[in-house]
Amino acid sequence: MLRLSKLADYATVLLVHLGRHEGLATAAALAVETGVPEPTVAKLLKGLASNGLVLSHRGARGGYRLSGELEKVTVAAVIAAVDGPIAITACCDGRECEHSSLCGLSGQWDVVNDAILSTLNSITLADMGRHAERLTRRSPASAPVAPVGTEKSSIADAVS
Amino acid sequence: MLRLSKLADYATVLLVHLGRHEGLATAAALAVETGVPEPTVAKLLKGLASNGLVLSHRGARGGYRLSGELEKVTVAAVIAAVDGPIAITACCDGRECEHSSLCGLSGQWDVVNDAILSTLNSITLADMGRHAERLTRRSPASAPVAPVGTEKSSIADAVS
DNA sequence: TAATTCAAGACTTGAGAAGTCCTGATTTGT
DNA sequence: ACAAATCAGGACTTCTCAAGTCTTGAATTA
Ligand code: SF4
Ligand code: SF4
Repeated sequence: MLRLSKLADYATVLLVHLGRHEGLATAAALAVETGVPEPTVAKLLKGLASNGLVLSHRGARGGYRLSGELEKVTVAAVIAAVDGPIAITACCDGRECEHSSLCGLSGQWDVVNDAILSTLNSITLADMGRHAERLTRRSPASAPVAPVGTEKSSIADAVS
Repeated sequence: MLRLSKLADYATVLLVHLGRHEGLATAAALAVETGVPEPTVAKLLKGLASNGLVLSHRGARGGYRLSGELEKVTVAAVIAAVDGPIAITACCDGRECEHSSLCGLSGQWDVVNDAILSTLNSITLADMGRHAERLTRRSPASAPVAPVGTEKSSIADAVS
């Protein structure tokens, strides 16, 4: 269904909020602040910490903080950290699928996958945090987020 | 995990194969040809038929055929036909999420979603069928997918 | 030493995808 | 008319994996 996992979504939310904190923020505090259930927040932050996206500090007055700048972290990185490599099909990224011999499309999805990856790599957490503002600037790769509007309608009638 | 459903993947495979047939092709024949289990093929084709992507003909010597040209059908249309509207998060496409009040990113994913949508709209089934050939041509039947020129280079270095 | 907070991983739950099957309608050919 | 082929529609079962919870232990602070 081409849906992002909730966990990856929450992770993005958490990181953006983390970026707005001064010093350290505890998992419990972030849970309250974002509305995401606390055990889930804890789980996510642990994972992000071991992936290096956030730094943790234990003990009283401990907590988490971003390891880098919001501007330097791409959405693709967050998703990859939470859910593993981005691969929309079983045959992407060099993996094998039981049908790869017959289906004839084995390598083609990689192109689509790469295109999506490139899009996700062009959007940073800072972009995500910017409210109501259009993302139409520079960055790791000039974002191809231009004239959207006609697509909407084409999908609209494609969906019965 | 940002994964495409197998059903949508199979549908794409089936449609590309259908496009290579002369007249009608039965569900059973396509099943053999593609390696996808027959009941699944039948289910998928029925769905695609009711969405208008393929035309069906009943009775002896019946079967399915494409309703249009491979060049005119985008990957986005296929996915939408099988899995419903493309929305990577719960808050895309105007829907509501229980956390939308606190999370602060409610509208932002729409931008990402639209970017992905635009990418999927720029790739046709004909492109998927072309082996080993790069998709580096014009925009699709409809979508005005802005500067496709910049993506290309960004893809190169985005692919880890 | 006591309180706080993260680390690590096992565990349970649940939703939804994936796949199967049945009954009926339609078309073709004999 | 009859039988065979083939799709239509939907109910149904199965299974995977995301999602969420919990428990124990280690580090840090005061
Ligand atoms: S495109 Fe073919 S090989 Fe790739 S996942 Fe789909 S069926 Fe498997
Ligand atoms: S971004 Fe916020 S509102 Fe949208 S799905 Fe995620 S949590 Fe819900």
